Amino acid sequence: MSETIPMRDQILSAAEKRVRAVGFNAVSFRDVASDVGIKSSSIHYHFPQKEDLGVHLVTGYRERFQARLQMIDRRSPSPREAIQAFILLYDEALVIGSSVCLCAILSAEANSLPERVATGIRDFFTVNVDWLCKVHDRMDSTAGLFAPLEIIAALEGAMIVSSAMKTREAFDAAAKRILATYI
Amino acid sequence: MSETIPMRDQILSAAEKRVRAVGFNAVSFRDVASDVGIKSSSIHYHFPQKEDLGVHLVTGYRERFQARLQMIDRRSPSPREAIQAFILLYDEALVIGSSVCLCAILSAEANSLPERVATGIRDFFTVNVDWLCKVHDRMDSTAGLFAPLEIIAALEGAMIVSSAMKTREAFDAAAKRILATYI
DNA sequence: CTTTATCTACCTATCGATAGATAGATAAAT
DNA sequence: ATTTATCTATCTATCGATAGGTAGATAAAG
Repeated sequence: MSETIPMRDQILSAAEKRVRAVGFNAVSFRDVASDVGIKSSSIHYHFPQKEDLGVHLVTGYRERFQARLQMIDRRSPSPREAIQAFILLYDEALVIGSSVCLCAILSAEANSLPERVATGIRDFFTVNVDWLCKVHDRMDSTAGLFAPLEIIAALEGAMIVSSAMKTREAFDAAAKRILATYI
Repeated sequence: MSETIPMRDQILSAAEKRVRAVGFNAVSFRDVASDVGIKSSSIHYHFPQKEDLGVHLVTGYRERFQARLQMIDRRSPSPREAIQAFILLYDEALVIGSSVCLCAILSAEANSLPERVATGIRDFFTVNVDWLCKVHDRMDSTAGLFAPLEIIAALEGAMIVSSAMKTREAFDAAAKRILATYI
């Protein structure tokens, strides 16, 4: 019994892949439609406007990320282990030369995105910041640590440069440096 | 006697402003043309294709950046002073919420850009890496320092996150941390 | 006369989006 | 059980807007 994946989910998944590769503005309904084997007009049935698609992409991404963060918490890791797992989440999103974290590319485009999409990006970052804050709260001292937003900026920048330069060098260096500050 | 700025330069300058705000894909010939008060078709006289405009934007940006780096060298700064000046160059490019380094936004879009533009971005980064290497060559020890590409990734990421989140927090943190590694 | 720089006018391709038709599933009414 | 109505998900066809790009006229400068 092979489960039939709902078209709506197929669309979201195809769109995310494309957006992560080339950005929101460079993706068209027709691109996504042909990926999943329907017509572009059918996408409007599920997502009336491109903005709606963008909003669902970014909120879905945030929710899945949030779930992964909770999974990390459930393992009751040390702060160092938590950060290590956090970095691994970003690492998974990086495919050199073709894909970065959805919110890395969207935040670079932020000023040309529909407002609700831009808001969704900030929400994603806020979730990350809050989680990192809670990790830091469990530490005796936060001296020398990267600030939460600083960690995110370092990882996002490392992803973008790694993808553009087609080498993991920048990402690996950032990951190592962040982790090194935890005892 | 007010100097008449050549139209070609006006076009480049207007285009750069727009690209830095919203990205390459989100900028049209008509946008740029209306900025400088001509018709979009006239831009094709100076830059036959959009790719040509992009190439000149990125090479011009690199050349000006390179010149600024040489100006820094002429002041014979200490490594720490050199890095400080380097960070200031990036700082100048950051206008919260509306503008980042041209190559920050272009590298995020890299996979959807004409090839010669993507190459130009890598050239820009290479110039930066080479210059940073020379600075590090003058140091007794490079232990603990950010690697050249790591510095660039940190600054680019900090710019993008700062612009998207509408706060300098990430950029200032990155600048401080990089500088702190120099004695 | 040629070159330079711009214009008007237009082209083709594509964009996001809408309208209307259709086929199949579901459900309620008779 | 049959009919009627509604819902779901897609299609075809088309819209107006805009994209990048081209052709040819024009006017000024050398």
